[in-house]
Amino acid sequence: MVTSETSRLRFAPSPTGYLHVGNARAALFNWLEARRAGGQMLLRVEDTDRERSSSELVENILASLRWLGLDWDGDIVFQADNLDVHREAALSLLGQGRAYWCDCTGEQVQARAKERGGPPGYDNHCRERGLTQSDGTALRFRTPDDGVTSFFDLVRGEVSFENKTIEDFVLLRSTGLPMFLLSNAFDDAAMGITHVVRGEDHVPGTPKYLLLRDALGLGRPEVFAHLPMLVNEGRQKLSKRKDAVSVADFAAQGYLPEAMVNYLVLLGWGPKDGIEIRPLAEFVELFRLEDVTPSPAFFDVKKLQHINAEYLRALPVAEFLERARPFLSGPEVEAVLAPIAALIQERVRLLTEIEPMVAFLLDGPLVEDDASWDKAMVKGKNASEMLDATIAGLVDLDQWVAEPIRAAIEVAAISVGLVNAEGQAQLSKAQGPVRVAITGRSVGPPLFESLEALGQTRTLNRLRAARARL
RNA sequence: GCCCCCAUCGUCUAGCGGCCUAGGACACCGGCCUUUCACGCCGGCAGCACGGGUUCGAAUCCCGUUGGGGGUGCCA
Repeated sequence: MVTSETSRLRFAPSPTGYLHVGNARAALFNWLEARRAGGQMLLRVEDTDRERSSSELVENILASLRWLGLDWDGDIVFQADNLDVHREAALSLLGQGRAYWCDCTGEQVQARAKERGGPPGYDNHCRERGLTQSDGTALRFRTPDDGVTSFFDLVRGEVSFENKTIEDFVLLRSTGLPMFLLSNAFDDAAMGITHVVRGEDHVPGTPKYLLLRDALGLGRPEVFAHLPMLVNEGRQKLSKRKDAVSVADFAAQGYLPEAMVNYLVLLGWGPKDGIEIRPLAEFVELFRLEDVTPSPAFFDVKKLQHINAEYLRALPVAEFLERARPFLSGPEVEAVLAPIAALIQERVRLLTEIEPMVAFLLDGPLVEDDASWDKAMVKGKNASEMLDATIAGLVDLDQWVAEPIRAAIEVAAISVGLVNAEGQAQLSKAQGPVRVAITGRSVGPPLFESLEALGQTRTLNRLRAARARL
């Protein structure tokens, strides 16, 4: 057994699915505590379910962890490598009378439970039958008939279970392969894990874990911390099947890893000073497992988006472009984005929103938004006059930069009567038809800078095309 | 059914017996700024599930009720 004076934590994902935000949060809380305490953050892949595990999923999980910036110490432990050791440990229990062979099938167990009308679950049917190993026999752990198993949980305090309510669970499947609880409990001990930090769904399994470790003479971890579940709108545990929660998907949607991590820290915990958006290093300083709240938290994409937008805006422009690049369809998009990147940066929440916002600067069919056209060109006042005046004002403009363009449009607005009581141009109204003619939409980056970026020829072409359509 | 857990604004949280007339953030609603949008600024709406205790004093401690969740696999 590994012994250590420093704390040792682990994230132990099962590669039976991609890494979802709930897993990521568990990994993060382990990581925060390990880094805060100067302990070890270990990674163990729980691949004892050969049927459902796959190397692609292992890769997905590792890639997501790397993307999040959650590093780990030492080599990754693959549980499948230790299966023989786990099996031997389980078999050693046989001699002590702490385990026995059982030949009941799942159907039989269920049928008997239904028949007696009692609670579902195993009824200790084979406990005293003295079966020997044969085809179809599974090894079950004999749980005590009395007494209490309890443990201290940093999040929930003292939690205890009456042993008589704990069923005789399976240690080895009839195929001889170890079950989760066996491998999990054994490897935690083997790796010298001091802090078991995982989801609340593991609470009911904890007494079994403890009973098993006691029987195996493996000692107990110092503390447990069962984190509150992450739930959906229906307040149900997040499900990979029903909820869109893959970390890789969030990455693909244009979320920044630092924003995702920052948001995740806030689920089930909060800094006392109320400052929610801050560098990871500060969270490492402030985070305490004992301050984690015990109640479930709703994963709110709206807030995630807000935090992402904050991080996006805080980026130096050069880095913003750097981060945007993988989300642009080609170098030509980057070329048109670069000059107005600062203007785009404060208008997007996701990296995937960038390209649609600069698409009007590219050649090709303009995306026409009917509602925008209707609003500016049909319902808006003086649209055709405004377009005519704008064309007239811009056609001979010598300096094609924002300020002279603004001045010309201002003159055009005044000429068609779009003025306020003081006779000043009402640019907010005047820019409507021009914007829609140029970009096809009623919202977008600042107009004059957009025209400058588009160039005189293309601006005039689009204005004339729109005018012709009226 | 049985076991376990949970309960502060719509949401995430601060609060750990007096500092609470319950604070912040997101969302939402007004307003300001303004070339649209966005940003920013100002303001608003909105919460201690309920009932009993304990205490001079309870969002904070205890009990119960109600409500919600998790587990109950030869999945992890």
